[in-house]
Amino acid sequence: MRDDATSDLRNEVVGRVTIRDVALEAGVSVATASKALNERGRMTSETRERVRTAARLLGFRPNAMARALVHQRSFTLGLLTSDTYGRFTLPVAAGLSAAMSDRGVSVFLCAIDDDPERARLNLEAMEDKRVDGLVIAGKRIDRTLPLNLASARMPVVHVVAACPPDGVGFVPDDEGGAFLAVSHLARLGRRRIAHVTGPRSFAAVPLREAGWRRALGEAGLPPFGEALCGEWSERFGYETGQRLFGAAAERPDAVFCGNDQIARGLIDALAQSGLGVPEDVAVVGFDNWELFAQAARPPLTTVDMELKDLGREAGLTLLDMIDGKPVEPGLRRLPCRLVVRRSCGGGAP
Amino acid sequence: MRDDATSDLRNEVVGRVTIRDVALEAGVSVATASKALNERGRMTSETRERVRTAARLLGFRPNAMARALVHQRSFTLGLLTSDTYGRFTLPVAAGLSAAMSDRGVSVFLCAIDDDPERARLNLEAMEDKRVDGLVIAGKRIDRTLPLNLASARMPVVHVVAACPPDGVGFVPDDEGGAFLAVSHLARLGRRRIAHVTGPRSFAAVPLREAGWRRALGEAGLPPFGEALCGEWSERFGYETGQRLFGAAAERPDAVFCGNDQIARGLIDALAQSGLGVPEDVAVVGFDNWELFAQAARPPLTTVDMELKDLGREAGLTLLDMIDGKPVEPGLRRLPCRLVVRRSCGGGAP
DNA sequence: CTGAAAGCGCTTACAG
DNA sequence: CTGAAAGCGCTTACAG
Repeated sequence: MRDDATSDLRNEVVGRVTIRDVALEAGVSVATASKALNERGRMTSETRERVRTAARLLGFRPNAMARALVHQRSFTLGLLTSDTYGRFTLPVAAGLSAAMSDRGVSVFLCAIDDDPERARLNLEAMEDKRVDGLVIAGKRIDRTLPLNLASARMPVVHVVAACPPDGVGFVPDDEGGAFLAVSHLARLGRRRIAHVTGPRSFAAVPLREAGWRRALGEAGLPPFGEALCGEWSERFGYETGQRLFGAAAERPDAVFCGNDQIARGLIDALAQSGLGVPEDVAVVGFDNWELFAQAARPPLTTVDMELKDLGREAGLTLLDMIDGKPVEPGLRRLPCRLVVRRSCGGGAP
Repeated sequence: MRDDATSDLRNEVVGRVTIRDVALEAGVSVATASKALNERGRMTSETRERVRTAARLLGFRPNAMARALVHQRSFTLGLLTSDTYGRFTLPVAAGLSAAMSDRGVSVFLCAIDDDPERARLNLEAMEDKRVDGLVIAGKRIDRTLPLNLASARMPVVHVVAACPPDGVGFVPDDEGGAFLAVSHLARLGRRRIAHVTGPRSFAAVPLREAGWRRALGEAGLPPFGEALCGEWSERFGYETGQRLFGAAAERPDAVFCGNDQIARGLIDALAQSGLGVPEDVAVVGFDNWELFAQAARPPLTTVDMELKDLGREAGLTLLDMIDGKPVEPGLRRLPCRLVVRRSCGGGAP
């Protein structure tokens, strides 16, 4: 029992050191301690040093909530996301979290599974916690979350989600990414470049198609047929591969796929048809979903949407808005990056 | 400019309603307003109702940081995770976040990429923000994060990560999950059940192997050779499949794979060898990583680690610890669930 | 240069 | 039943 009492006491004393303790230890007032620690106001460097030493000695860490109360700024953000599967959100969240923690701001994760009730609950929690701003992250550039932001009295940015006309949004440049991929294929000498992609109901689909067409146009090549739209699945890639290369008619010598799963399925179909990748057909994907792209045989050249960058940029812009800096409303389309692997030849690693 | 002034003013007035505003509106003191809103103390129901009405009218939301200051409790948790890829962490985080938000607690996401410096930074941020507790989430049950928790003056739980002997940890029951899978195969009449799995350096590997052996023992079956350890990759599954079924020697009639990627590769090898799944060989995976398991042909029976449950249970236990309830130290192995699909036959969906 | 006072928004004994 | 006062931990004018 003696032990218990002692450790309780110790917790009491050393557990939560306040600025009062520091002031006491340094023999100054709380006000002076505060100023010394925050490098404001003038004072003897001797006093300042004495306070610093006391703070270090006691392991003082200022209570962020108390500061927030006086500064009317919590250095805290809310991330509301509908993507529980996490394929898109996690890189966004990681990029955001890393960039923010470097600036002393922390981010609350709110997983709302497309559930309006949960969304409302979390939004209220964020308001109660007085976050300085909100980032709304989805998994499609053309869908809003089931969230009523109208009442939100704080800056908001959208990432990989639909964004109101007067809002600030960040999405990957799908058209540009597709252009990169297809230009690369053309540069490698491919002439009959097909496009196999997801459902047209996704806004990304016509955008990637447009990039495909523009790259072909600039290379002086005709599109190889129409874009073949289906599902975002390996199965659709596989079946389309069979159709595309099973027929005796003219075959593509390259396929730009709307995502990595389709590319993966298509490669499987090519293997079954005895066609070599990249010798006979070059294949490029979209997403750079590592475990798909790396596991493909051969490893897949694909477009990376740079989701971490998206998260970071969104966060930095949100910080600007919070600081009252002027920020243009509108959608930012951030550049994608082509990751060259072996599936398109050209001496790739 | 008039507009600007007006809206500024409005922001000032309506933007941040405080309990003072509510009290004023209701014609009572701040203390009474507080008690009315928190259902404490006795007072005329008329007064209470008046305060409530005022609060509703003004859209009052109490400032959680101010309350935290007086209650010495922030209703806030920190989630420190090293798994930026997110395959394991995101379900854990989603389960945690959902369970916590139902109880009014919010969770800070801290992505530390196995970077000790970033880890320290985030840990300090969590201390400064006075979170009530910490959940440490990794991607392997046998690895700690590069984190010095010794100085952390708050309750901590570990999820899918190594846990100090006196700590509280949550991991999936790998042995039990393997047992489920292999028992299922045995019940289906399979007699020669092999095990192809990842590197022995992962603690999960011997555990899953033990489950395989126990299930075989209970079914009165001998193990089919030794467990074949390699990598967690499709390629290893593919190559091992070729070796296992290429030889003319006795072949397994079922394979329990250490993860879904291995299973996927193995199924590909079987297809190439002209062997049918599940007719000739039943295959079971581990992870229930939807996009691998569903895309397999046929869809893969596999073990789900119930990571969301893990996140929820860890959070609830952490809440208990925060509330000072007695919590046994030690590792909890939470049950896995067998997800039956077509790859093992037996009339599965 | 240093400190007393007021205040950020809320709650909780304690008087009245 | 209701309110004045003190306090949670910090900061910021403002005096001295």
